[in-house]
Amino acid sequence: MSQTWNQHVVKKENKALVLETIKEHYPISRASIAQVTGLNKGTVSSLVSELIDEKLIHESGTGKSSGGRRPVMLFLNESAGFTISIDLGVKSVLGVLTDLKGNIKQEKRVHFDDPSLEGVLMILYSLIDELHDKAPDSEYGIVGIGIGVPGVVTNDGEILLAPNLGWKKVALQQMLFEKYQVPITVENEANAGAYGEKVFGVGQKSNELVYASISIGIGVGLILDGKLYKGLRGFSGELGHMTIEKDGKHCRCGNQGCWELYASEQVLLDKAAQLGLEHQSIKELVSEADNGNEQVISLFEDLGDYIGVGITNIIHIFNPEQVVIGNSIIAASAYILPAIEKRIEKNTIGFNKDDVQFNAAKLKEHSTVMGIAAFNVEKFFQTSVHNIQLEVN
Amino acid sequence: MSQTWNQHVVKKENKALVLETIKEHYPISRASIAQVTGLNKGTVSSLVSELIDEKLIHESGTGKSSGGRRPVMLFLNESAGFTISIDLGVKSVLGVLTDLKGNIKQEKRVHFDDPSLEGVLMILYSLIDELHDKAPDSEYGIVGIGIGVPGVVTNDGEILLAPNLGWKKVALQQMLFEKYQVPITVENEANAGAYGEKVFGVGQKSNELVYASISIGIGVGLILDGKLYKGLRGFSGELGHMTIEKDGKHCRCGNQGCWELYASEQVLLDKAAQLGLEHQSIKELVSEADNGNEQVISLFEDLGDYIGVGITNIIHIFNPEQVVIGNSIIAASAYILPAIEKRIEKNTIGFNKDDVQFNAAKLKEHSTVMGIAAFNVEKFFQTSVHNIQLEVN
DNA sequence: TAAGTTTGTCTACCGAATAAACAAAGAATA
DNA sequence: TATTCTTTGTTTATTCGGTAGACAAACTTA
Repeated sequence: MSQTWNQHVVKKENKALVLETIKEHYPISRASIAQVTGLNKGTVSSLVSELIDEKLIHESGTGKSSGGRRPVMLFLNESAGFTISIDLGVKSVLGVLTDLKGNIKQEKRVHFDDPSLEGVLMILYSLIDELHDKAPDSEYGIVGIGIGVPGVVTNDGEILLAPNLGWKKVALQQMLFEKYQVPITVENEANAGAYGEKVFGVGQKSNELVYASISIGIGVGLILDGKLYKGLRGFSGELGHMTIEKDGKHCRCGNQGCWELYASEQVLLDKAAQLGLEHQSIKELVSEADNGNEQVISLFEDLGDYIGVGITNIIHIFNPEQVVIGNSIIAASAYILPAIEKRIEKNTIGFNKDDVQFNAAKLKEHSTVMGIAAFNVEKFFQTSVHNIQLEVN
Repeated sequence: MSQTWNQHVVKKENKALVLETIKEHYPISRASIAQVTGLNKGTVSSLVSELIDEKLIHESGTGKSSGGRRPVMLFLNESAGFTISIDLGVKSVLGVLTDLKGNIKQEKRVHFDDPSLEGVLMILYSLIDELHDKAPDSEYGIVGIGIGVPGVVTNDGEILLAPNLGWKKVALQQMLFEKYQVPITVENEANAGAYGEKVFGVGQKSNELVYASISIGIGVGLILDGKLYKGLRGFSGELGHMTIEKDGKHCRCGNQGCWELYASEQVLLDKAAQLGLEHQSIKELVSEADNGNEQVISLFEDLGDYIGVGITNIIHIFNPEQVVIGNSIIAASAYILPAIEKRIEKNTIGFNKDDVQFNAAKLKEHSTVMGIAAFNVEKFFQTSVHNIQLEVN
């Protein structure tokens, strides 16, 4: 059943609206907030004074007059709290400390060879502790810890399977909450990446955005109607296991002809090895291509073509405003993007093609970690406004 | 910018909530509504009396006592208005007159051979007029006219392309509004079918439902988060043109290896013709299979297998709660469903497979028309409550 | 210096939800 | 049958948040 509405809800929503307006437009005066939101000046004044009491915003100096009294400018108090946001990869962990605006205050990457749960947990804990210690003193302290994970994550933050780490059934969210007692987010890395590009990256103006994270495998994050879409249990976006060759190669997932068997970094590395370029990273292969190695350039083009087949499907399925490619593959953007675009141009239905933008991730290796930061910040502001509501009662 | 909240909005939302509760649970007393919604008894009484004044609901007799005063039962006034809802097919039009609960009061199917715009418009107009004339007298009269169309429809109800009718750029919504001056809905038939199954059919309990309309071509309607998902411009769900064979057959859409080139009714009919069974309808082929024609049974199984490939993709992409197969193909359910299920069972990833239900459309050839009826009714109740809100001001 | 403008606060008022009192109508029990 | 208890639905007083408009403060412009 839908919720009931009363004046408390009205106040909560309006307060969230004022806070949101300040977040988006600061520095901004009370008068401007009233104009932008449509709320009465008095209402804005009263809500603003509560937000100031709660240290979520602050006044700072006056703005320019436009023919009358000079406005008092309001600012988001972006240092009222900090988030610890982590991108757990297959070979390294990237951790950042951000403020409430998403500014990175500290950043650290730790490489590892042994992906065993015990070892990685040790690294995670010490990374979190280190970022925790480096956080400046603040009103609300660490407001959330979040991790993007290369695997299947349930809606309650349990990792069901992370194939490239060899993990199964790890209740990471619960473990972290018991240890740190702050709100925890555990999310699939592609979902987080999609949200990162939506909030901080190339998709800030798009409400319909599909983010394809292409690395060893392929995962896809869906922003539909401005929100992350997760499906019934959180397992949406398994487009890496979308069949693009009906009786194609057998995948370890049980399906045949999966997209990621033709269009992932792994394929590229395998094919390069066949050319005698063994144990090369994608960056080294890009150097090869830069040096004019036609065979490698051709590998990139083939890969781009296969990626384009999947992207074409995505455009047909979702009619998105934007398709974004992210993760390690973008190191080779210069070679694969033209091939992808060629395939899209040739194969996509005109109606769907006309409005879609195709881009590489703006945040590059920070897409996931910034998405996690966005989740953390969003959760904080939501519960923050909500709790104040409860105190009032 | 998000909307501002005040007491008028609160009242509107609560009134909608009360109406919705009556719609779902009638006959129901004021006291029960208060309990179900959490609203105060007095609030419910006041909102109910307004709804009675507006003839949207009515009292009718008393219910059983549970140890005290007998409750006055409230009913949705389902005859306060009627909808004209139409499914425009490639060879026939199905039109129904429904009340506000979705009960079919009149039904008529008109077959046609010439799909030219002029001819079909004539049929449409006379069908609408006939249903209009048969509508009983009521408070609100015809509250909406809607049409499901086998083609690409924009968010403003313009048909950009209906390949199997040979139509291009038909501003049908505008034309109908100018002629009838009531709210008009024009929607893709698969989208409408999805909504029909969601509201009246097999998907009433599912908020994440994918409906595959399989006929001459394939279209897909997406119910995500309980709502119809249409993408940026309304062109989502073109899964008929999802590549499942990378270098497969060329499609007239410009893409290659499209799902509908392997899994549609058209394919079945073509293959049957190669077996010497020319000019047979799908129902005749089912009879052949019933009579033990092994070749035809095998055709159905092959078709089911190909459909299953696409359904597997759908389950991986969306993690839906339910996948529903509809349109003319379900005449052959007995033969294709087992083959589809076999493919799903074999190829779908366990996490995604575990919770998904796979069904044939419950409403059969009425999925689309009932979806259109649901759109019509929903629009009426929305604008109804909203207008009353304006009058109060 | 005076008039006009913009900002932000304050006050009176309004409207909607709520709690509680109350009346109506029935059930249960002695 | 009379009394008490229950449930339903209405009415009344209260609370709370938003709004309009008055007002003072602070600035610009002429």
